Amino acid sequence: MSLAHAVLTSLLEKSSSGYDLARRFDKSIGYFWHATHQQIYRELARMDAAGWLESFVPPDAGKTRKKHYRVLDAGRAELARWTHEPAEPMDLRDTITLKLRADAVLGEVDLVPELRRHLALHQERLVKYRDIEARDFPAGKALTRAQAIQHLILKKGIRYEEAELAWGREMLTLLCATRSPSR
Amino acid sequence: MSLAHAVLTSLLEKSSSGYDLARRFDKSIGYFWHATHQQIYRELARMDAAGWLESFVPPDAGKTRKKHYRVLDAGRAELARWTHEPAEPMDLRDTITLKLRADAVLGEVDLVPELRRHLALHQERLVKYRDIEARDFPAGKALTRAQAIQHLILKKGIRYEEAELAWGREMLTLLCATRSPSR
DNA sequence: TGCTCCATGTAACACGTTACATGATTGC
DNA sequence: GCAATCATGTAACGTGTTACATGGAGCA
Repeated sequence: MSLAHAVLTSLLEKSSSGYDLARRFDKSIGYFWHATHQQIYRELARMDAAGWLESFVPPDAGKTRKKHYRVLDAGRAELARWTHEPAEPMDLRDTITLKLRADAVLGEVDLVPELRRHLALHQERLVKYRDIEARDFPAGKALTRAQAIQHLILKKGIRYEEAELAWGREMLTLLCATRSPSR
Repeated sequence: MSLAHAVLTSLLEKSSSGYDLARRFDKSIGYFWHATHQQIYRELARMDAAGWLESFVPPDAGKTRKKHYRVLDAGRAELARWTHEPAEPMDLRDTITLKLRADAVLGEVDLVPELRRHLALHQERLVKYRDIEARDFPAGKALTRAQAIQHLILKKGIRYEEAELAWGREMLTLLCATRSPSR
């Protein structure tokens, strides 16, 4: 049960509606922790019932069904409690790596196009992360403790994408160099 | 649906029993793609029913219930088909990163012990990967195409663990430097 | 005798995904 | 008027997790 804690964290960073949360989980936050809008609505309903947060109709709602959520003390307490729970490091579950293992064992199945697609996607993400970094953490700016942590988290994402790109290019070189001549 | 393909790949690498598979998914392979024995038995039963693999009682079974699995042509075909299906790159879903975001937004909750635990676990994995590398890919050894791919996959794991350690140490330094004096 | 490991499974439940539904607002 | 976007949800299904069950083999 960690989606709840991801939602709590995200709401504490910026209290908002389920819809807005869902959109954030589909882009910026979503690169670190993905969730669909159905999961988020379900989780919000549960946490509302549990008294971890409260919902209210925001002043700018007009005639829409828009609901706004705010974390309550019980929610903060639960989040703090959870941070001290020991957790296992995640497994990678990387599809492209699994496909390459399949290629190795099946004999050449031509993963070059799929690998290129992945490189392009990682390149795209890297650009986005660097844009966020340039915007939120310009060089020389003094940072609070919280901002310093957030910057280091973003840097983790940047380095991860850089590593993926470097590794993917090496793998691409290997695949092309050992390509059977018939193709 | 990718656990099926992970199992197929693993069985092609070495055809074996459900139990042995489960143990492999709990250690070496498991670092890249984790699964419990219940998942594996369920998946094996499904694939058996689908005609992707066959089960038989191995000669060394004795009086045990041991079953051995071998991938059939239909299974190979399915695996090859799947490798060409476009797939999204995985999201990280990294618990320690989420906890650090929670720390940033809640104010200091003291994640130093949990972070140290993670560093120790990543260090342990790194040692294991390097041992496997030294054993299976000694320097200067000529490699087949399949072995070269497998080596590069292992290197990905090694670099990932190295990056996790380096990042974790930076974060630890930051947390300690900004620790409130009361603690 | 009792303990651990081998070996396979069932059942219940939690979590994630896909498809569908509803209705209001905004922009062309 | 129509399409896209805002905004929230239900339902069905598939995958992953946890708990429990069964029974043989090896060993102290």
